[in-house]
Amino acid sequence: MSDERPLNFIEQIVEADNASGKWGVWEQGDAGEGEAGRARLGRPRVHTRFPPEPNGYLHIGHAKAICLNFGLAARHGGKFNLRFDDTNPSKEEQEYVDAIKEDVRWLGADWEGPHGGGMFWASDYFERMYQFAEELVQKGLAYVCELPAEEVAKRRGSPGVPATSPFRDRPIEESLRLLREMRAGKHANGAMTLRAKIDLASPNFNLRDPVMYRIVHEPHHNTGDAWCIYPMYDWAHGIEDSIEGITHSICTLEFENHRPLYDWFLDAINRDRGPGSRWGPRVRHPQQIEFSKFRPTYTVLSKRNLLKMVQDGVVRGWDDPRMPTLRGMRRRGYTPEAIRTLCEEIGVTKVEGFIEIAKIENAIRDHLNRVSPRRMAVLRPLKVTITNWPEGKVDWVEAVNNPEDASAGTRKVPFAGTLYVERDDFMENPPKKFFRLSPGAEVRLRYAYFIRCEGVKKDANGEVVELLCTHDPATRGGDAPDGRKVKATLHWVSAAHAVPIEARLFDRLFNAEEPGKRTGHYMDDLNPSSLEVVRAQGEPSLADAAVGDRFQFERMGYFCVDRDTRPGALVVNRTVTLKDSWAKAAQG
RNA sequence: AGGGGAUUGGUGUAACGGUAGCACGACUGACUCUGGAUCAGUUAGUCUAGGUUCAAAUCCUAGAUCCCCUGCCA
Repeated sequence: MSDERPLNFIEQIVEADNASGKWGVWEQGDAGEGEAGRARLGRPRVHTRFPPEPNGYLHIGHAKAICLNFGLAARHGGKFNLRFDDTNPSKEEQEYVDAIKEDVRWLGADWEGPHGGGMFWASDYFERMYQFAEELVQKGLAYVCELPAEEVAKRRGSPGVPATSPFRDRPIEESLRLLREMRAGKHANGAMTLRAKIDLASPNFNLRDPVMYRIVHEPHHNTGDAWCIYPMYDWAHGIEDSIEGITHSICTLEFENHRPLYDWFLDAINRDRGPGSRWGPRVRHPQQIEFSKFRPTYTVLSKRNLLKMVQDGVVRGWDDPRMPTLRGMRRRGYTPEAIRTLCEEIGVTKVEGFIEIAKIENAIRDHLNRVSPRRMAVLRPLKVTITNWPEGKVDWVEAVNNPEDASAGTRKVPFAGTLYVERDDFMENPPKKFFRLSPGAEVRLRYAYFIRCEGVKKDANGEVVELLCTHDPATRGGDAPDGRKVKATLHWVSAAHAVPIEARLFDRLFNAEEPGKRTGHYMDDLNPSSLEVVRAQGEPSLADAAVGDRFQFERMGYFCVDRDTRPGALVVNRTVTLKDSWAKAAQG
């Protein structure tokens, strides 16, 4: 565990709460079953949740929230809930529910495991929310307003100018009757709303008598046609947290202005509640805490923008490996471990900044370097003929599977008279410090032989199409008995044994750190060449690679076998390149 | 104009009145059968101006800049 890491401000709050006993301790019946439940008994309660609205796919920004909430529960022996905030039937779909569950589980936030509190729906609480609403009406804290939406907007007021509603002081009985009629379906969409009676003059517009219920005659993916009024976020969310016993209700910065509302609603419910009260006992009042979102450079994250990219065909779908969605990143080859580490490393604060792509790439490289089996594959093949190689001879040389992990073992790779090497590894007129192949130069072919370039063949256009090289038989295995050194080691593939591979090479989707910053239109910053597909050639062991397998193609980067793979037609995605100090030097 | 937040190297993040540290990046060098990895090192920071204090990133005052807020979205 990373106990060395300093606590972020939310962890500090949790620690302080645990020390003060603010949320009590886990008790029998609350702690849960099994070993985890017994371990929880008597410990301070820490109960978090991830509350997505099922109206889109999860992206890297959500990963931060998931890791934060789940991590908090896990580290303190508490619980983590997955809760679908399905309060708006006109935007939400079952399709997203399944996708979200899959992604959350993939990330490792198991709501059913030892730290899981379970899976819930906001719609599970619709009846209770409604009862609370009637209670608020009866307490004189809410009223039915018959202003049409446009009229409410007009009467919203401005800083310094209060809002107005002619229905604010209507009799309680009238509001109650109308609320019941609303529920019974006697009124059309938009005819009226239930509003909280808070403060029409508040400088915080969220407090200017916010809508609690609106009429929506539309079937709900969970409750069907049981309801035609649906609760607004601010009214619903605190109740959901309260019912589930959430202790720390963590959300992003834009909800900071809503916190007074979160508190007001729970306080309103609790007004006059307590022992002997006609309303019943007090309800729990969790603490809302806000943190800043994960904002990577060179991408967009909003649902609307991502959706448009899918619809416009800019990408090939929600799981396009260039997408910042969790399914996109998964298809690209990102590991949940790397994403979790990344979320740990970027920290949790209220500062709105950018996370550099380099930081994200570092996380995945670091993990993949440790676990990925190495293979040789030539992305842009250039034919090499070993002129002094015995006709028909095949030499199987031994290659290390992972220099970072001795237990990964070795494998045999065939070497023969016709090979492919990387086109970029040859230059006819090399600049200084180019250590690779050029006329007269000697290099090592990894795990095999030293070869020397003795000549080139060109096509009609003058382009080099083949290298004629000699090998030194004494260097088999890659070392020269006479002690002479070479400055470069190249990857290679035997042409006769090569497995054809479609390799998809990705670049960032946008050319600007903050897409749309300059022109206001993020599509203006689209990178036209974010995808390059090449016909690569791989070593024969790649023939039985399965979808999802990850490899490091030596010197080229980390690759993941794509689901488009068919028998005999391997397709791989480049997750990320290796760091390449030569490419940098050659550029600059 | 009103309300709510934020401000520490290029980026992210610590330091909670007492040595401004860590990570990513960049740059050197060493090593290397991946120009990868690894190792060693360098670079560079407290938004501004006052004040309190033996001592201020931290406390006080004033200002600057940026973000959020006038959906029957979440």
